[in-house]
Amino acid sequence: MVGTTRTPRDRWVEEGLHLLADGGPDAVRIEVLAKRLGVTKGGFYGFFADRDALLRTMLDSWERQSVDDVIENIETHGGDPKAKIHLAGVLTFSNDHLLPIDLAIRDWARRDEDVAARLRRVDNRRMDLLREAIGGFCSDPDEVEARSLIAFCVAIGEHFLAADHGGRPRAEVLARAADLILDRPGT
Amino acid sequence: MVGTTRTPRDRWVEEGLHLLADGGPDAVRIEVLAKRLGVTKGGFYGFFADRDALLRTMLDSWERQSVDDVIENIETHGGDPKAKIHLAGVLTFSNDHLLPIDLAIRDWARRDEDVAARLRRVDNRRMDLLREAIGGFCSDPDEVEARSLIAFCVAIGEHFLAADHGGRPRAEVLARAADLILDRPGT
DNA sequence: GCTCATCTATACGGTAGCGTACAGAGAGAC
DNA sequence: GTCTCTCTGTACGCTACCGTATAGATGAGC
Repeated sequence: MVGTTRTPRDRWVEEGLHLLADGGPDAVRIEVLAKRLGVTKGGFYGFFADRDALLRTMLDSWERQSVDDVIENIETHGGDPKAKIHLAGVLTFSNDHLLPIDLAIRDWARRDEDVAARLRRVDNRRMDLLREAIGGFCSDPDEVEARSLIAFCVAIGEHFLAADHGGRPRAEVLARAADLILDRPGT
Repeated sequence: MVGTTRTPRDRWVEEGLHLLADGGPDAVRIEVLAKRLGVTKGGFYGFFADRDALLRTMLDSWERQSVDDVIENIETHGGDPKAKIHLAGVLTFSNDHLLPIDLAIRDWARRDEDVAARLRRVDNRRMDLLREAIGGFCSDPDEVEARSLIAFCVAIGEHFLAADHGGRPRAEVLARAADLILDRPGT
């Protein structure tokens, strides 16, 4: 190949996701990005038509990382239903890299229809995992749906909640909550 | 009094909260605000030192509306525990005015320590309501805490979730979820 | 060491927004 | 009708950022 890519396209995307995680979509500024990468914005417009094209590419990258990669990982490492839920949770909601991006995109989706559509695709695939796992110990499909929704809402909502728990660590309360949702025998 | 206030301080705050709800804190622009109010920014700096002062005042206003007003309302209209939870939920999370502001502030709190502190105050008072209500039918304090957390997370998380439910309307799944969290007898 | 595609720095014009300054309009009070 | 205080419009300098243009640096391949 001719001419080594000194600041390849992926670096812009990667660092863009970092800015998104830290400050939301409005914080993804091309000149800020360039400064972080130690260059000027000169090369940017060789890869992307404009700022919007970068944002779209960032969303593509996030979608791939947070669905395909995670699901592939789970299918490979298998395990019983509860272990799968736990693994999926760890891979996405305990991932220091993906989690803040995920949360930023959730807020973004509230005001951008295209982002909302992508989030719907991602969430539907995650809900499929939950349904499958919870269906393993609960036979009423309506209850499976309700428990799946609860589990997902807790996994996300936890990060948008600032309350304390009377001295208990949050992790402890969450563990108890997981027992209530995932352990009780269904109908 | 001399000189009627044509665009009083409160109008700036109110419209600012509107912009916050629609586009997050970055969307609260003084000149945009002025245009919405049908004036120029001339008068703004008579009420506020700068944009930051407006944001702080907006948060004050939100805090008052979403805690004091709501709690006062609940204390007045009383009812049994489940009715109280429902009322509190309706007053905050089904309020077309307050809900989008609430959600925007939750995202904002992730990156601003001052906002996070305010949100903690608000959420702690809401959790108190939940604990009190759930404590009415569940005696184990750890389980009360877990159920309260779940209820709160669902109330919030629901709005950050894009998944479908296999043809069921979201409201239906939520109703079933509420039954699971708020009806099961505790230990 | 030459070639050439690729990346980089620089410079430009344009827009949006901040905060300041100041002159003037409007409506009560009298 | 006059006074006075409050709000309003306008203009200014400043910064941040966008997207474009272009000349130059760089390194792989030969």
